[in-house]
Amino acid sequence: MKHEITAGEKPAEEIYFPKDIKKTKQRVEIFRILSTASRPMSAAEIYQCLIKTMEGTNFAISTVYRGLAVFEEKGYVTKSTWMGTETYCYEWNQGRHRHYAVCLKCHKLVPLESCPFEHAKIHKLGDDFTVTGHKLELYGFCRECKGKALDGKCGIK
Amino acid sequence: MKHEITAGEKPAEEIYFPKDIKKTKQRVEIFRILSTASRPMSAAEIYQCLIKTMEGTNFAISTVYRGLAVFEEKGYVTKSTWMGTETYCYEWNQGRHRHYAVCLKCHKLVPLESCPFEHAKIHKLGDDFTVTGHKLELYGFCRECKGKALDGKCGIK
DNA sequence: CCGTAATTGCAAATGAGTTGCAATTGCAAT
DNA sequence: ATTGCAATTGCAACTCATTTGCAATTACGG
Repeated sequence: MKHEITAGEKPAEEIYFPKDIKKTKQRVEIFRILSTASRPMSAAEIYQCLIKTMEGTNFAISTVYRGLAVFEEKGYVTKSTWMGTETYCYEWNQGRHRHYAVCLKCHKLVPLESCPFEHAKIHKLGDDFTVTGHKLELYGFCRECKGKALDGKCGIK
Repeated sequence: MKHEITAGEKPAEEIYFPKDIKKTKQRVEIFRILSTASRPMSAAEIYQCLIKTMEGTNFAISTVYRGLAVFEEKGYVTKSTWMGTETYCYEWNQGRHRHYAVCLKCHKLVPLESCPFEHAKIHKLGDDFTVTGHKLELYGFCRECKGKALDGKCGIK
């Protein structure tokens, strides 16, 4: 299922449309947009891209939601929210999970290079809870917003 | 502002209505409910408590939202969402921040005893981002829901 | 007790996300 | 290639949490 690997090189791992999901042109577009996106996107953002790409074709936002739900159910997409926003964002799972720092002013997401829990043992909570995953979110201000952090609304005080 | 401390004892730290917020009977009730709650509550849950306590008085859910917004603005309340729910929950800030494990089935929140980052140094992100805080969320299944985890919808796969 | 600004209740609006349904499409079997 | 049928789609109407406009009420300093 992986691309052929040329010795000594580190090819971008190519991502194919999942074989266990029925292919439709709408889903293929959603897949294309999300799997090549460099950051999590909201359904509305994906829809906007879709409209541009598919000019002439009709497209419903509900199709986007339904498609994303299918991808999520099968584990190809992760859906989450971040501090300071009210809408869900969707991210194509590239093998390992990711964490972000989210700017409280402009809501930009800065990916963390590694997961601080990769080798930690917070997964022990006694018998009371079986941990299957975690979500970590740093927040603060990105370089551009720092300094003007006190102007206007920041989503948090 | 703190309660008198009797030697050798560990008194429950008493919480008073913030002096920098205008007192109204509605806000006092919201304060009372939230500051004595053992877990984050949604606006609707707070509203339900309010209705019970204040039988006879009229009460609007919008007042709850507005009150919570005031408390949050001044830093007395933290508002967040957890995986698998769509509504915000509000928590009275008792000095230090808290993290939770959230059950993907029943949505129960189990508080973590300590913050794994208390002494860690993930707060360094180079010059690109100034971290002011973080949010950690473990997810999985609580004791009661484990075992029946595969029945019905779990909010995640 | 009065005056005024802040707060409230109410009802209507918002906005993300969902759903029912009839029309369309994908695709496997012919 | 054509057919048949279940899955998917577009659409419009809906849900539900949260917000907002506004007139009436309340808190609180003078």
